[in-house]
Amino acid sequence: MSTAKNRHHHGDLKRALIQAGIDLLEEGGLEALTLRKCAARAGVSHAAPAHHFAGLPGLISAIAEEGFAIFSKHMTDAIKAGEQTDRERLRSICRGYLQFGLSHSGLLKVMFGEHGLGIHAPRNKREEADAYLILRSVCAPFVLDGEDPHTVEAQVWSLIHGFTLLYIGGEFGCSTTPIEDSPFEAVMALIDRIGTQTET
Amino acid sequence: MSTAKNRHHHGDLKRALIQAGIDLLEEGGLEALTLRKCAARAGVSHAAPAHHFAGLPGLISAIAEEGFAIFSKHMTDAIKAGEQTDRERLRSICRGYLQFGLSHSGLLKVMFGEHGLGIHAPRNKREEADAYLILRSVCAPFVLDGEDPHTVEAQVWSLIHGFTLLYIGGEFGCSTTPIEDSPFEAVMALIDRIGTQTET
DNA sequence: GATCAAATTTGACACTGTAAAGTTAATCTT
DNA sequence: AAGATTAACTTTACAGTGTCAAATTTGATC
Repeated sequence: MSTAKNRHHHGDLKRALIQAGIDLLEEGGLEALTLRKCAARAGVSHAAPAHHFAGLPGLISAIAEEGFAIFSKHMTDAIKAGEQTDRERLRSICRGYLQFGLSHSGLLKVMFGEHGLGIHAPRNKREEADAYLILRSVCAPFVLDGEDPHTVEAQVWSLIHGFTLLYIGGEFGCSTTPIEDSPFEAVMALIDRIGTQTET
Repeated sequence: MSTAKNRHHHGDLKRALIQAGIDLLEEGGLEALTLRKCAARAGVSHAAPAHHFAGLPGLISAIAEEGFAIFSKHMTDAIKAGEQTDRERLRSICRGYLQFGLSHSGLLKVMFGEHGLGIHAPRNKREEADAYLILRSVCAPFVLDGEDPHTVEAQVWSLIHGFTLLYIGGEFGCSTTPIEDSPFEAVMALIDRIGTQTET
């Protein structure tokens, strides 16, 4: 009696298909992601995936969900690294966001894409590592008195999400050497002003 | 002797194909955009587009280029509306950015997508209406002494681009009634702090 | 009017998603 | 334990897609 859920031929086909899909996605982008190729990589016939996902959109949704899990782990690690002040944690999460985008650009696009469900889709397991809750907790210390928490979240999220996508897309002069670049530092400088009093 | 470049059967097939592509894109998203459907809508055979574009990616690039032209006009109109202060112009361009995204979401995704070429691709005609130059000119008044102009541009662009994509994706509670909503106002409040002195 | 080149069509091929029917293997029932 | 049942997977088939090579049409040129 193994830990795998499926009993027949393949040990855990569903997971194997998701992993094959992620590999194809990161190797050749969304266009290379194909049900038949995933099936071939998993060693099953081309129609097998239909029994585990609702077509290609269904597989993409599952990949996106797995992507959010990886993303959440990435964020959690970025925050846990050493003792940090609230401000440092906010900076760390932004750096982690960009780094995730750089190393998993295909995954990030799928997560927020057409069939990606978005960040608020209910993930069955480990609610405490939910990506949105991480963002929320890191932003919380910078919510001013009487201010809506969503305000800070929207500011931080929009800034780092927009910068990451534009940076990945090469809009800031395609992938200049270090991350510590002027446009990123500009964004971080603005992040640093969030949660401070506006000058009169 | 007409103004059309093409001499044979169709008056201006290239433009007709691009327009058909934009229609398909906004009707059914990127998945509905197909060379054969574009050809059918333009009333030509399925292989005709190959003589005007480098395959589907080529058509998408052309659509993206047309999208940037529409985008630039949208921005220009937003700025020209009435006499505005520099600060009002900055707010207007951000509102225009979001409004364009709301009414042309498919086009916006293609413009910054895989085959979209991005905002810096050389557009042959009307350089003065280039989208990036518009952003640059609106941001210019808020560049502090000795500061890199790219700083302000990166801040403004990242903020409004990220917010627009997240808003379109329904991440802020899918399309709440008016644009003057709390998350958008939060972003605008941060925009209003750009170009002001940081408190000591 | 014959020639020529560009624009478009026709036909074909490989690849894709998808559905229906068939096959295998593990579980259940009695 | 033997047959029935069901889940996992395969096989087969079909419509739609991009793409290529070869006709074919069309407008212009000489």
